[in-house]
Amino acid sequence: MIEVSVKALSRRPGWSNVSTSRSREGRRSRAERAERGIPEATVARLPIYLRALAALSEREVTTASSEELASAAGVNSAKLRKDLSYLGTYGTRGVGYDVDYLGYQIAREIGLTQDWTVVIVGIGNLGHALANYSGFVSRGFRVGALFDNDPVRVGEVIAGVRIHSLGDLDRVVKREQVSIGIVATPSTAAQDVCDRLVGAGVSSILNFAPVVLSVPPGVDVRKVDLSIELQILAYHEQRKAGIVDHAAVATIRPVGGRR
Amino acid sequence: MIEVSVKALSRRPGWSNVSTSRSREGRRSRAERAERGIPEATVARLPIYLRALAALSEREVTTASSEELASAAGVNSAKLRKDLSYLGTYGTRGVGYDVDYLGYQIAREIGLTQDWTVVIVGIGNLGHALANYSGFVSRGFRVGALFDNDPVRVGEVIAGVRIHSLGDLDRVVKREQVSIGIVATPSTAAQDVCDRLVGAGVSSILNFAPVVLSVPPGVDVRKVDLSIELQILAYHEQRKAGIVDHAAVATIRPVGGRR
DNA sequence: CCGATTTTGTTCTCTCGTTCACAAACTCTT
DNA sequence: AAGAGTTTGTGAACGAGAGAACAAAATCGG
Repeated sequence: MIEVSVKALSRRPGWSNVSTSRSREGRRSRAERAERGIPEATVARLPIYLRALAALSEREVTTASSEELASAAGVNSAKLRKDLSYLGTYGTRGVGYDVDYLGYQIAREIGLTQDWTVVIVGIGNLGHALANYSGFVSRGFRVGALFDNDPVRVGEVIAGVRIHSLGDLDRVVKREQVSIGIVATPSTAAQDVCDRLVGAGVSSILNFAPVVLSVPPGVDVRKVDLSIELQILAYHEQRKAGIVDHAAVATIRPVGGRR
Repeated sequence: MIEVSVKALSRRPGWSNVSTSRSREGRRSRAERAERGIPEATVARLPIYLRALAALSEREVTTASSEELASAAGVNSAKLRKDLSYLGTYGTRGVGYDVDYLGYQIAREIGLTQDWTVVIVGIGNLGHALANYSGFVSRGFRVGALFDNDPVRVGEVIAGVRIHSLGDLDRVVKREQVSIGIVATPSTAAQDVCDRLVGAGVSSILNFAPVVLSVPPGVDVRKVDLSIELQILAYHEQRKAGIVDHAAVATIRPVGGRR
């Protein structure tokens, strides 16, 4: 599916040219670009590029063009080149990008060259699945501790990590230098857990509970909501199906839906 | 946290005014707007509004202003009003929105007034969690069937739904009129599973596997990638921490990361 | 060393999304 | 009935992101 030019594969490019072109400096230095910050849309795509690069690296591909990379990542090549240009000039004109070098640069930009300790709060079905998810560990995220309300589960060990009681949260988070918290509790408990996490010093939260968390400024929250994703699909599915059923307006169903 | 005016609560607004203002018609009719389609960014927020409305309805709040709704949904009120204006004019100036009425209109627009049957493929930790997720059922999504590769698991029943073998996929999907498929397999199997789903007539896919799925035109894919969410948080966390460690560039780690 | 070829980095344009600000429409009070 | 007070719906300004297109920089073959 992904075509890699034979020329590129048969050659081991040095980086000297890249280095010189960097030392010559374009209009803005890499440091200056970083200061301005990378556009949010680009940040969201960098992990995808990283994954594509890792896949290529595993196949022992050493060089890839923007076209090849873009197709592997599912974006168009102009967008990919522009995204990468925010990080610096890591490609070589007429050649392409060195897979490992570019991969390292992206990893460093995202902050994956250091380790991050995360905690997961709420070890229900989802929390359990998250604790076992190998994708975290493989990207430099260490699960430092698990927390649950239920006294029966406290002490249990999942994927080598012990479940603590919520009362221990503050102490453990501070001891383990946790910076990212994952909330996988029922929605009723989510805000309280969030407050505890923030109180203990966590400044980034990944929220799986279907509620809007309010946090003080300086704290980042990202939300993953399975039900919302399905609803978005349903909207498009309905449009594909064609005509809207206007007659159905007569049968009103309460907002709460079925509980 | 959410203030609801006493005036609004003590009154039961009729919709006659809304109806008249709708029958008078603005520049574009509701049907014309729908034809043009609702902006993608707005579609993504409608389920959030719906959730906020459901919460208000449960507290027996009958009317809410754009300000109140917006704060419950975590957006600003101008954006909320503009979003709602794409659906039609369902509010009353000087009063606000009738909670149940607006809720129904949004639900209808998204397509939640009809039932959707989904199937989940890959019953590992995550698939198991998804099968048990009550958020689906409460919003009109019915889990029609589960599928897994592992012969040992076939026949097992989770949350009242039986696990089928992958060989049955085509038959069951066609029989149950499934329109949405959830892929929760390891990444190696994802594309194959996706192809089978599409082949059986599924035209919307929610993908949890960390790969870029390629699908024929007309098929929608949405991706939920836990690792990517964490990486985005890590980027911002790093920026908050302040200075980039330029010295660390010396110690190069391969792209593939730890496996 | 030179011209042909490849491919990046960047500029320009266009589209999409957000926010502001205010007229229009409604309620309430007197 | 009229004026004061609310709150919506939307036009207009602004900003961010996507894509096309191309000059600049590298390689390659002779």
